[in-house]
Parts: sequence; structure tokens; C-alpha cells
Amino acid sequence: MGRAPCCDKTGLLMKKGPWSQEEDQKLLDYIQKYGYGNWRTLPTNAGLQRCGKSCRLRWTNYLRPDIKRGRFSFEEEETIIRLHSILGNKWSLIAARLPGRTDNEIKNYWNTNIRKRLLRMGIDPVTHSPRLQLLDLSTILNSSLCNNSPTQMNFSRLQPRFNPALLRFAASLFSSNCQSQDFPTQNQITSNNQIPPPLMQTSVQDVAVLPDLCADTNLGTSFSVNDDVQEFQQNPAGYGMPSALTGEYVPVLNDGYYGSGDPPFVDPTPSSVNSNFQSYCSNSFGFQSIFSTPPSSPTPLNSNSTYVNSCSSTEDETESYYNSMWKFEIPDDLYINAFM
DNA sequence: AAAGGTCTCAACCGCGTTCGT
DNA sequence: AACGAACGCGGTTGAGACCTT
Repeated sequence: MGRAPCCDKTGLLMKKGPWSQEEDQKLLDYIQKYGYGNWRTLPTNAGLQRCGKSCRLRWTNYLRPDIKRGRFSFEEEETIIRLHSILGNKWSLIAARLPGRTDNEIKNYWNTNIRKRLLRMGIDPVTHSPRLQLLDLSTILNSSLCNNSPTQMNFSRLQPRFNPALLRFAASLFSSNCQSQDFPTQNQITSNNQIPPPLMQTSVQDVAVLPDLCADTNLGTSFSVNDDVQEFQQNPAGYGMPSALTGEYVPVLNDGYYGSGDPPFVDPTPSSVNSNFQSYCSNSFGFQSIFSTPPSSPTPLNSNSTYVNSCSSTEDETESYYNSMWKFEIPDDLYINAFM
């Protein structure tokens, strides 16, 4: 049922706020001499006007000799994102796999950096899936491409960069009446890779959005998402894999390693769908940029993390990292609230 | 240069779990 | 088995640093 803070019971007035150098030294001296543990009695023995909890926190988050300082490297950031997709907000577990980093530090870094960046990129930081519900693609595509009336939205300004396989899969989900708007997450798929019902129910007949588009715009070559859905149903591991740590589902695209990028836009589907769709888009709407790696993109990562000796991570690196997974970004000038 | 806004991160708080009696 | 103390974790806060206008 929880309990009151340890120092409340004593009735003593414990010091709060930032630690002074003198306090740090007292704590360090004591721990070097007697070791840590029994945090309740430690402050008294060490001559500190702090509660044990505060001492423990100061030690674990700041004074511990093995704490690594400085910015997170790209490898560390990649690890955090990957582990977070598996473990969620289990900061202590994540920290256990990042030597020298504390759970508090990782939590702060997540909340102040990674989380915001993911949101800006249209990726839900909780599910690690594209926040597709923000941009109902079927609505946008239909209103923009299928209507002969003047385009209600300047679609070219969206400049999304879709992974065609993902787009096909997304279309199948949308067209199944949005019963499941997100991709399966660690919460939705159980340890034995059972696909949640809404996803399993996505049927051949449900898949209509993109073929309709193609027909309406005289593409000539229609394509189906059926293959992808069936592949997903038959081989969910192709879309995700159970975590070695928890047995839970980890979303995976391309090379079976979550988050690491094969060269972008390499679609394993051996069909002509990609080229057709790419051709369609580039010919009809000048979307060439959608299906090509942006010039500014850094070298794609492989599963061995090619950012060697990276001392600091940049937004560009993380964004390209996620872009290589989802190929989806939201322009700054898009008024997101309109879709919420 | 100054004011206001935003960001960062150390520290606090409260709760659930574990441990000892 | 029951209870309370201690521990550890995750969410939140707020002061100071930094940035923008």
C-alpha cells in the first residue's frame, strides 16, 4: 500500500534540494569506508541531514564512480529506443543494459529528447508505431487523389516518404474500417505471436483504398495489399519478432533488426508493385523525392551500428534512423491539430 | 541588453515490492 | 500468515541554464 517518505516519521527536519560539495564528500567518504546499504541509518552515521532516500538517489545518480558523463552516443540512443520498444518505461531495466547510465538519466533523456523527436516525426513514443490516426491516409489520399474536384488539401506539401510495403499494410488497416489503427505493439501481440483479432480479420475484400486510387487515376496496374496481409498473418516474424528478453513482440521492418536500417526503401517483396507505385507517384505527382533517399540522409545503419566512435548523437541521426524504419515524416507546416 | 519562453536534469514524491521479524 | 520497515522504481517538479525575440 505504499508508505510515507522515510524521513517523515522521524520528525526531524531533513535538508532538501541540491547537494553541496561538502555533503557529497561526506557521503562519498562514508560509502568508501563502510560501503552502501541500510540507507535509513546511513545519513545519521555519515553526519548528513538528509533522508536515506535522498542519499541513495544522490549515490546512484551522481556519485557512483562508474557513472558515464556526457552526451548519449548514437549507439546508446539506438539501444534506448530499441529497448523501450520492448520494455516500455522500464528505465531501470534499460539502464541495466547501458553501462554507466542511470535510469534517471535515461528517463530524462527520453522525455526531453527522444520522445519529442518521435512525436515530431509522427511516431507514437509509446507504441513506436506511426501515429497514422493523425493522418488518416485513406481520407487524405481519397480526397486529394480520387476526387476530380479541386484538391482539398495540397497533398504535395505533405511530402511523406513511405515505405511501400508499410503503406500497403497501412492501407489494409485503414480500409478495415479502422478497427485497428495502430500496428501491433508489445501490448497487442502476446508472447506466442498471436495477432490481435482486428488485425487477423483484415481480409482481402477489405483492402480497397490503393487499388481504388489506381483505378480512378488510370494507373493501369492495380496492386493488392493482400500479399502483405497474408504474409503478416502467416509469418508475423517477418513483420516483427519476439523479444529475446521478454518474449514480447518487437516491431521489425526490413532486416529483422528493429530500428537499424537497411538501405532505405529496399522492399523485400519481389513484385513489381513498388516500381509501379513509385512510377505512378513520381509520374503523376512529382513524388520522386518520396522514394529516394534524401541527399541529406547519413549513411544508412546496419545492424552493427555503423556510427563508429560517435561521441554525440544528433537529431538528424535519430530522425534518419527512424525514417529508415517508417519512411514517414510530417512537415513542419502541417497543422496537425486539424486531424486530431 | 533585457525580457520572456523553452529546455534540461537533479531531486523529490508516492506507490508497489521485497524483506525481516 | 501478518505486519511494518526498507528498498527501488517511475512520474513529476522546479531551479537554473540556455535560447529567442
